[in-house]
Amino acid sequence: MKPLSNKEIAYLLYEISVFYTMKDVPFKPMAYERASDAIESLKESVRDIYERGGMKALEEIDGVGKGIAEHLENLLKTGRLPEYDHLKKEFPVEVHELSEVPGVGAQTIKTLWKKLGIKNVAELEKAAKEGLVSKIKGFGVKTEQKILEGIAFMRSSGGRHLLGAVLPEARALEDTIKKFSGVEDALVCGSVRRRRETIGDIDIIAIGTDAEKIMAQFVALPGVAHIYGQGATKTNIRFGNGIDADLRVVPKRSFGAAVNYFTGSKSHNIALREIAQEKGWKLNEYGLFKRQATRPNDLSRSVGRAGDKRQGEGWEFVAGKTEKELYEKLGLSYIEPELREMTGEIEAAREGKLPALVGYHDLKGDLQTQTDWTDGADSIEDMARAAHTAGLEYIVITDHTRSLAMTGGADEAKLHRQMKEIEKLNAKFSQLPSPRIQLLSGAEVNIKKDGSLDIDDETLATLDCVGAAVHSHFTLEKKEQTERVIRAMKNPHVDIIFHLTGRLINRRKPIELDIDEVIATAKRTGTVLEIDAFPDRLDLNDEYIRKCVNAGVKMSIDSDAHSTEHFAVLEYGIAQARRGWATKEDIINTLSAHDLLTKLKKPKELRWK
DNA sequence: GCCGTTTTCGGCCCGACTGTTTTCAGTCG
Repeated sequence: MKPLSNKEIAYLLYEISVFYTMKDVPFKPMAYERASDAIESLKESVRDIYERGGMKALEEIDGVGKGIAEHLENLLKTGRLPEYDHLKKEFPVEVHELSEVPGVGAQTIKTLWKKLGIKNVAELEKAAKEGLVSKIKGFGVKTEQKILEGIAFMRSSGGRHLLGAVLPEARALEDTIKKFSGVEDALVCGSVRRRRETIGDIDIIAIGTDAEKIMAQFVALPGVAHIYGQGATKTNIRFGNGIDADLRVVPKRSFGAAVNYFTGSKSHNIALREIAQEKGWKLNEYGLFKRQATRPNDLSRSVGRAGDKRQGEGWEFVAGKTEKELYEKLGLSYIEPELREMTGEIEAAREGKLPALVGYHDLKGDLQTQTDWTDGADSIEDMARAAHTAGLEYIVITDHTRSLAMTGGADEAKLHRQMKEIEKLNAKFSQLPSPRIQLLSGAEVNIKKDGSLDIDDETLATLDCVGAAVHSHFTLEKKEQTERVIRAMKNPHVDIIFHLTGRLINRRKPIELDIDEVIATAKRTGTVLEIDAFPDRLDLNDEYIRKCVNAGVKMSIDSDAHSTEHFAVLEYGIAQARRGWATKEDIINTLSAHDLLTKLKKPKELRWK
């Protein structure tokens, strides 16, 4: 039996939470949901945690106490969760797919089950089309229509978009909104601002005085395909390209609080609110508030339709204009958006131990680029010029090697010819005022099934910088795959392992590796692990980067450029490195060409001491 | 069910929007 992943375990707990909501059991749903969230964001597998420290270690997981720890133990030992089975028997409904329909939550699922016996989306769609849903008390024609639209939308998009696809759109949208009449400032928040690998939707906060006028301009944008909701301060739309966007308008003094709230992550926000609460304060998207001395009770919960509430009645505004002052008032140092994932950033901020993250302008070189010598689109010279325009001082030319026949991979002779060409170009550039760019020779050497390389050591020794990568046999068993990669790392001429796991986000799974053993070998041999910045690779992921940082293993951030436009993707690699808590010192291509070459001339195992 | 600088009881993040119904429940982020 395949062991359950954290995601699957988290999902079971989430379903239990929904079941208890359906049963109207108080507080248990929240407890299960919190445990579910915590487990989903764990970096270590529940199984490993249990094997490492038993029940005690399980109970140390946020939101997991004695009860849920026992469930987990049961699940790990028997593969079953009696409480879940029991609840599922009572409500034999597909919570997973039903709750993915926008607008359908626990209470709706319960009502649909009780009144119409609906168990899944197909039955819901049928019932809605027959007009049965609108006949239920509390439901109407609009709700029924919304459910049908929700099902259609769910099918049309599904899944998350790559950061690389969304970020340019988000920036363009931000610029457009900044130019709206009545808008003073705007900022993209949400998972885009945290630079997650994949993005659900675009969240934008704007400061403005006439919110309704701003919303009217927003929904009138070209490309708007659907309006989910339009209110006085919050509007939610979908563009024709399948990307959803939320716009929220707030007063100027609340900009920082709103930006913080809508940047997330959700669990980070909850932690901040709890810190505020501990101090007897209140944190929401309008600011940080403390109770007014003369008004002991919270009067802000006045009745009336949403939007009529008078914010802050009985509460005194403490902070909210900037995020920095919010964190400061809460006794924390400022936390960069890329770190707000509840992986220890709150504790580090409290103790002033947050890392100085590698900056978006810190890269001086790019150690993986392909040219028209193999499967790249442009010449070495054009790539050099483009790299210079992108602000780089040097690039390594790393065309594919011979086993990759489909790319016209280079053999030893071709590599030697290319080295001559690089020399010639360097001589030419040194005569010109521009571009000031240095070319280094290299290769993306293929790691064969047994871990040997497809270029001889003599040739590798003459190259400035050698990367090796897996391009085949992606499905080897973990042990064999790990040994294969480790053998390549032990080659004294292999400076870097490119895109270690070979994953393609949403398309190809990562190869199976014992990551701790790989990282330990990288440390011992002085092999650098690359963060491939291409949007569908982002390989290493943030978790592995953090492991490298902690182990003192050096990394590079490379574009994997196959054309002159691709140097722009370096930004995504830097974002990924920041999400993995990497500093400038962890990334070797923040060094100058001279310093890097000096390092590369030393024996591998002594280089990074 | 979880949790503790009000720690073994008694709380549990917070607000906007929609639909449906006259004061609120449900969903979402």
